[in-house]
Amino acid sequence: MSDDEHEPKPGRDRAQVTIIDIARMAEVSKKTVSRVINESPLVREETRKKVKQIIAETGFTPNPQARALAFRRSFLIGLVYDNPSPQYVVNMQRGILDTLGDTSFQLVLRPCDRGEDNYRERVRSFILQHKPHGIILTPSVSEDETLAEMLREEECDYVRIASLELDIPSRSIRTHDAQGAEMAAAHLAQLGHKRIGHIHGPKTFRSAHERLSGFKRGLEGYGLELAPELTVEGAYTFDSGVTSATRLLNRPDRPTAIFAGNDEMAVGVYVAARKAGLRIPEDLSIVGFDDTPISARIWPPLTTVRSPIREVGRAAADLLVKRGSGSESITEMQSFQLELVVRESTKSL
Amino acid sequence: MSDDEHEPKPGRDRAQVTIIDIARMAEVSKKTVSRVINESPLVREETRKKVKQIIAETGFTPNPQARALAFRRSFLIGLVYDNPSPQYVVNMQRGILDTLGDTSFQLVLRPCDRGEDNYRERVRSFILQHKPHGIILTPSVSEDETLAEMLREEECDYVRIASLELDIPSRSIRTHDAQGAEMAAAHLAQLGHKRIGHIHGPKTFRSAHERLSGFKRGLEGYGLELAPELTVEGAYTFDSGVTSATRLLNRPDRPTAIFAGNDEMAVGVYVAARKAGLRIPEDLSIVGFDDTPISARIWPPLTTVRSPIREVGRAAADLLVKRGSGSESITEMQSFQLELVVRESTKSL
DNA sequence: GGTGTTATGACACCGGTTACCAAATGCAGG
DNA sequence: CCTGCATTTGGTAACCGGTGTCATAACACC
Repeated sequence: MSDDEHEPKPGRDRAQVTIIDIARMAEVSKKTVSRVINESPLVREETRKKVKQIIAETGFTPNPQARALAFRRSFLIGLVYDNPSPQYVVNMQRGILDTLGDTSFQLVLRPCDRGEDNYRERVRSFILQHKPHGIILTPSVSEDETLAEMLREEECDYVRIASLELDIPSRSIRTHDAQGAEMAAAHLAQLGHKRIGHIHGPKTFRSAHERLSGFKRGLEGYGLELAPELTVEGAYTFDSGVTSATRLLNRPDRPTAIFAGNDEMAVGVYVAARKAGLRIPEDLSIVGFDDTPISARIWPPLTTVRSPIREVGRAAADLLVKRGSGSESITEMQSFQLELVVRESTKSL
Repeated sequence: MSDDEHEPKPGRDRAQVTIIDIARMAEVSKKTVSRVINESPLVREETRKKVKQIIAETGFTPNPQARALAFRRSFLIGLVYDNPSPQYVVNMQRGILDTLGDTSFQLVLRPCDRGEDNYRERVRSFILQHKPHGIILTPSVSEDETLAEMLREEECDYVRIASLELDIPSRSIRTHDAQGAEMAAAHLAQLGHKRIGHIHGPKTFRSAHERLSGFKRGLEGYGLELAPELTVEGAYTFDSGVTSATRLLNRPDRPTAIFAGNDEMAVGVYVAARKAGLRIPEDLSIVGFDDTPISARIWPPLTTVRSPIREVGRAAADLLVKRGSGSESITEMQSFQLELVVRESTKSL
């Protein structure tokens, strides 16, 4: 081993470029390269430029595993969700991936079932094992304060996605669900509907509360009230939509319009209406919530409230990736407006 | 620094249990513990038991980052997809996660667009950076032999999900698309339909070919033939379904049944039929493919071919996780049957 | 007792990071 | 102009928590 030159090992070992190679090429120490990578201010401008150029030339990217080990924190972003709607999940993923893009962060999925009570432990073991850079909590899971506290305890950064009116003390992305429901109410009231039914989501979902109260407020703005007997609880699922709507439509004083807490249930209302021999929208107007793809594909196309899920995902990931530049204790909050998409499932009386 | 004993740092540093602690407790070397963890046969049964017990008692889990660094391979499983159907993606994810479950493997998403030609480079850079344990390729991407070759070059383990008739030389999970289409044909033929239309997917998708040829074969089994003028190409999207179906239904000799290459397009056929004033299934029978959730939610519920996507995902992940037990060169193949789900969109003439 | 297995441990290493220290530089005061 | 002190900068070693290689101890067999 007299010659010091690095012998290009035959085949196989595609010389992984390391920080040491970069250091040698830039004629500095590996420590300096490390400083450049981590944007430390303790590097002379000239040196920094030189190193950056070599990095660009070689296409070097620091090994995430090694950094993760040294930092005691990986470059994974966990998405924790317990959401009955696959469409929601996909859009959220898309949004997050939009932001993560070509950064070295990776999105990992942590679906869970709030039903089983050890779900928090499973999230914890994920954190303990993988030390993710941060975690995104989607609605329903995001309302679990116990979980949030656990995350703080484990010193895991997180962003919560929740509806605007929920009073949570940490960084979050909000959607103004109540306002969306209010718009739905106004729309139906303006069309002249008086007897209006509402199928809301399960009481354990914060969004269900907000959509309900927003809707009620909206009606009141037009001097209408939401009759208790026309307000039923669904499960945010298609089947529950069918069942609940059937109940409403079988009443002698059946409503002329129904606002469903999400599209999934709204589609169930379609089926119940068909079975009851009612035409949409002539005999029954229907409004949904979420603007999932199905709402545009069904006949007639569904009037619904659009939630900018993808944008929300983008913003949430952004908060995590940019973390560290500001102080940890800041409880940032960013909120998104909803939008009423009027299609053909609603009609004036 | 005279005292050698590890001072339990005050608070904060929740003593991470390491392999060294385990070694000390079991009175063996860390290497032996490592052997136990990796199920090396070179450990005496007695020793193994002792170590395993200590591991169980302490709830120790080896640090994935450190292992990744030492192994030069991480515990990430990449899912590479370019699929127009979100439903497909979600089901696939579910299946994979079913298998990954509580193993220390994580699923990371690599959506891509085969359209842009640097998509292979983006996959490569993912591999180079993160050295995933393995990669799962879903249909369409899985047909890209160039990509597969690149993966082999980079020595990245992978499993391809593809239709049965595709001739690929590597490990794969197959779905018998042609057979599914054959069943759809048989079903329509048995109902007495003679003039049957088919909207197939884009020619760049292997599945489109197979579904087409299977369907043709199925009809021939009943002495029928697929009229070329009733065979049109769609894009596997809802809109293309509407357009293509409209074209078919405007013909003077319009078909009495249409087989769409996927559910997304089948739903488009519904809309075209409605606009043409046709009743389903009285005036037009419709069969789809994939059994996505929408097929059961639309009215009338769609007869379709069920593809066990979730099971496929499970199996694919299984192959990757279990890798290493067998020889690398084995080209395993596992195939799944499809199933015809008869609902209410088809009726005898 | 020599030989061949099998089980175990010492030690270097994976590719980064931090801690600590030495050297270089800048600047004010004598 | 030189000295002393604060401020940058870069080098070295140790470490993050595991794994590979290889030598050696323990043990069976002939």
